[in-house]
Amino acid sequence: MSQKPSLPKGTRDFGPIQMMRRNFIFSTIQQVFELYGYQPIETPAMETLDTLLGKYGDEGDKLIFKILNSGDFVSKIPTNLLSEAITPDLSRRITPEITEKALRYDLTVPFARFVVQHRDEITFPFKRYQIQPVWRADRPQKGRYREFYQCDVDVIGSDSLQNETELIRIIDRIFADLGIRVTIKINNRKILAGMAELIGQPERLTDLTVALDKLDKIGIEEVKKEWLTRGITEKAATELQPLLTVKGSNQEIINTLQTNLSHTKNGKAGLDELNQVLVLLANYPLQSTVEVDLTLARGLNYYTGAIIEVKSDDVIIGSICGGGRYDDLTGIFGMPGVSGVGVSFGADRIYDVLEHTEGFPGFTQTSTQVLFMNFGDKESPIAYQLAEELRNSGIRAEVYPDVAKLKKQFQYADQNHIPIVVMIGESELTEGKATVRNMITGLQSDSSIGELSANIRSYLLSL
RNA sequence: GUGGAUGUAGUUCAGUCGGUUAGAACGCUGGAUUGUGGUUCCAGAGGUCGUGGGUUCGAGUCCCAUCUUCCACCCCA
Repeated sequence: MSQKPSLPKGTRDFGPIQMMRRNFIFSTIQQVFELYGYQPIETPAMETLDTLLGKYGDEGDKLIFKILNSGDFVSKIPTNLLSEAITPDLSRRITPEITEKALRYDLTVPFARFVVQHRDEITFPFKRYQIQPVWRADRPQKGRYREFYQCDVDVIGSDSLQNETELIRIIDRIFADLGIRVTIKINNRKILAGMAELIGQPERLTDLTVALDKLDKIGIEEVKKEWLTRGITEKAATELQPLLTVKGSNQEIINTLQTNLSHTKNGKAGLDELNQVLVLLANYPLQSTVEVDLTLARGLNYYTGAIIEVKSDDVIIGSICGGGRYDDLTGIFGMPGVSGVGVSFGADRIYDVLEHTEGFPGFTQTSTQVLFMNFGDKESPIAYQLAEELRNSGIRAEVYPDVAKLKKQFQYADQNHIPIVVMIGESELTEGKATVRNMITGLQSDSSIGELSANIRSYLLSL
């Protein structure tokens, strides 16, 4: 081994234990999705660059992994570009010439593309789920990877606020099933638009929200400073401050906003929507806390209504689930007027949370239950035959593949937590019996070969 | 993308002021036990000190570059 192999930055291998744990997360999420009537789809790992560019803002575009064209792509670069001196933005300008595909950045935009392309095969409202990896050229950190799985649920083609309510119930049920305590934060983009309207700067909505999103982190004074640099007047900032620092119950926050914002068109609409979701939600007992959080802005610029984000109560990590309503996502692909709402679960961060809280169940039951020792060519055929017999009755069994020292075979059983070992050696063979060892207690007993299968079955039930 | 830390055996980590043969624990392999694991005892293997350059009589140790991981920004699942 002259050179140690390595992995690209921000990517990981998953061993057997990690995969059992990951599959536990995926199957829990998938089961709840299907319980609410969502249907699975998949899309390719790569999309054309045109599909992805411009959907996530300038910052997002930089984080898209682009795929180099095949063949002699350099010869296709226009000569006037090639002859230019190397300037800082040369690579940016030749990018469109050398790449036309990219790895998907999220599942929502490919879904929008899917809907537009398959509109004549889809019955609306369309409820789908999608569990696949996405890639971002971000700098890795804790809970931040360059390849990670998203688990998306969306319903597209329905304006009803019942969908928002249903998604929050799905979130609550999934985290209850996973045993994770969470707070579900909700807001509405229209309320934020109403604030921009209130201060007479509706065109500054993005500047308003980008800084506002950091409120709990940097405090109101720093937010106001950033607003100033982003072109929001000092007067406006002072006017907004009391609205954003309201403390109290969800209802108290909404009441305060109602007195201040209900005369703005967007503000009133947003408050009505938020209020109705909360009213609908009151019909169901929820395990999680649902909290109105006006600072919830989320960078993705396609949200138009509800904004949802989920945080772990026990582990400090970025959000583990997020989403919202986007009124016209398919519009950019030439299919206007279709409203969608959805959320995305971050499986890798959920894994990190469960690891911290030691919330994973034990997975010993998924491993082998019975191991047959291998004594040699004369003795092993009966072991293989009996193992197959056990498998036919649903018991996970295996035969040690090599004629190794018993010590080594026992170590294998021990390290793989196999609870029962069956030995059929020369002496057992002549007597027509098998020695059965309980690896937990160390006790051994004999069984006739004919009754072995039945004995092991009842034995396993007693463990 | 910006700034800061980090890297020594399979793993977690020692390694003094730059000095001769780089250590420990756990793990691994073999033996004590030729048909018995998890406990115990004994022995052994395993290192281009992330990589590449430089300073020096001499570099794991100092300098530069690069990569990895981690942290803070930016942004986000």
